[in-house]
Amino acid sequence: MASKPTGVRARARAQFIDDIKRAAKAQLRSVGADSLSLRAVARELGVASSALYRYFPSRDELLTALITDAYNDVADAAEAAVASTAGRPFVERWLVLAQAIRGWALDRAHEFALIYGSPVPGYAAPPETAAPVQRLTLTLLRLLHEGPLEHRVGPAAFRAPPATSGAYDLVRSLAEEAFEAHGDDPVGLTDGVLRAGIGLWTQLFGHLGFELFGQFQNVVVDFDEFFEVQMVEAAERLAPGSATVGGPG
Amino acid sequence: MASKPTGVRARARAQFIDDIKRAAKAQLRSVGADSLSLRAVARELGVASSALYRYFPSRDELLTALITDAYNDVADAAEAAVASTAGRPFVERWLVLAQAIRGWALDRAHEFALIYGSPVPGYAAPPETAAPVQRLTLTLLRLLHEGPLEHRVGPAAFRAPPATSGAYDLVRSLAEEAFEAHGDDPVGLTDGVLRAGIGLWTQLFGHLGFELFGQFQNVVVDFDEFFEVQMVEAAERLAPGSATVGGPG
DNA sequence: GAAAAAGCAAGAGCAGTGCTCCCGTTTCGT
DNA sequence: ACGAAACGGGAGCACTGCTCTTGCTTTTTC
Repeated sequence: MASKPTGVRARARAQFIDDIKRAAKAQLRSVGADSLSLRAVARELGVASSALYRYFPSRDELLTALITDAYNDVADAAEAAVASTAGRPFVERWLVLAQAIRGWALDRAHEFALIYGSPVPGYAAPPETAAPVQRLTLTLLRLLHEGPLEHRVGPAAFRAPPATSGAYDLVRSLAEEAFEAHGDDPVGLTDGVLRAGIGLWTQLFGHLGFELFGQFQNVVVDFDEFFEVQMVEAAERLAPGSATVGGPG
Repeated sequence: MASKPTGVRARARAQFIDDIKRAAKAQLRSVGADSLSLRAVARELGVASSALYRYFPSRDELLTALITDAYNDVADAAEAAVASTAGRPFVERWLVLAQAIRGWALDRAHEFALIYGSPVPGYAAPPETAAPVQRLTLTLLRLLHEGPLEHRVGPAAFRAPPATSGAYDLVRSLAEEAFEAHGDDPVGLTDGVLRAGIGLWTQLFGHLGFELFGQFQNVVVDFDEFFEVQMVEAAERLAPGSATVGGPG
């Protein structure tokens, strides 16, 4: 069962897997996901293409590894953004988080497309990506939990949810489970909070998709300012008056 | 210059172009965009692969034709939805529009991915798609124009925009131009309206992207209800009390 | 109406892809 | 030390987009 990686060969293997992923990411950045060629990666590494199949059973498996790495990267960026703004007003924290994710997306557009664009054909999201995805979701939920919830400044519909049957049951149980695993108190995780959080989330990634995939071409001039205005407006709907980043100051 | 399409051959050509697109769309639906094979289309049509190059100079040109068709399809669905709800409350109209677009997206996921997912590698959105894109944008703007604007029921920040420099200058001028071309009065097209409209739009397509590309897997159970709740909530932020579709009725 | 021009389909062929199999070699666990 | 497992290389299969040449048909021009 538990095979102990004894020495030289295991180390070399891990090193080579890293090299493959590094070369693949470089190629990803220059040509995109569906033009990513195993043979080109092999050439880059000065190795026969068949050799790569000792490390990744197929091209899709290699892509899966890149996807998992990408999820973890963006989750790192998001967690760092939230951690660096502890104690600040909610709208400001949200903006910093959104800008961190956008910065990551702009810097690595092809990796963003890999995980948030259309999945490659006949390719089902592998279950091993579930963990990093949950990291990202949890980052947002924790921000909501520490932010407008504490101050109870949102509109009434946000605090007191209407009857929405069981639409949010699953996401709430997931969130509560994750919160408790981290020792946090999941109190106040109402349907209203979840609705608002998912709304922010979908708007953020919808915006990024539009920006990165060209839907805002010929519509927007200053993408940075445009993004900031949209994100601040979205956040202020939840916590009006909490902060005014671009306002008179 | 103006070549008169003289009879038989021109008709046969148009017919064959339609056949190619039809076969390509069928293949698109079953295997996805980047696995769309010119040779397979040729086989399907019982013709040599080289023959297709008389009609489409490259695979990308064929994809461009499919993209343009897809844009027009979704614009048709959107316009029909808005037209069929004239006079109804804004939130209801928005929900019908959103559900029409979602219905189209679910029915033709690969075509949705083709235009709203990550663009195929090294492929820049061709300028001939600008017109159908504008049709869709205009449909939303006209709905906003006829809806919450008339009743002036939105929150104060929506009616009286704060100073947002020139972030929305370009989209506003585009919208005004399009409105006037249709004989509509572009009055009231404030930054607040544009902000809110783009927010709705990005949230809608962010939601659809998440749903179609698997981000909501293991998070949501009833996708229909979830979508409705999210969209109604988003719209009611602009026109509170305008309608309550899922509420006590 | 005949000749020239243009449109058309087919086939061979090129360079590239993912992937498999088999080969001889190297390293590992025992 | 020995058998087993892991390894890298090369050849090869089926596939892709695309080009070029060859012959045929339709259209245009004189």
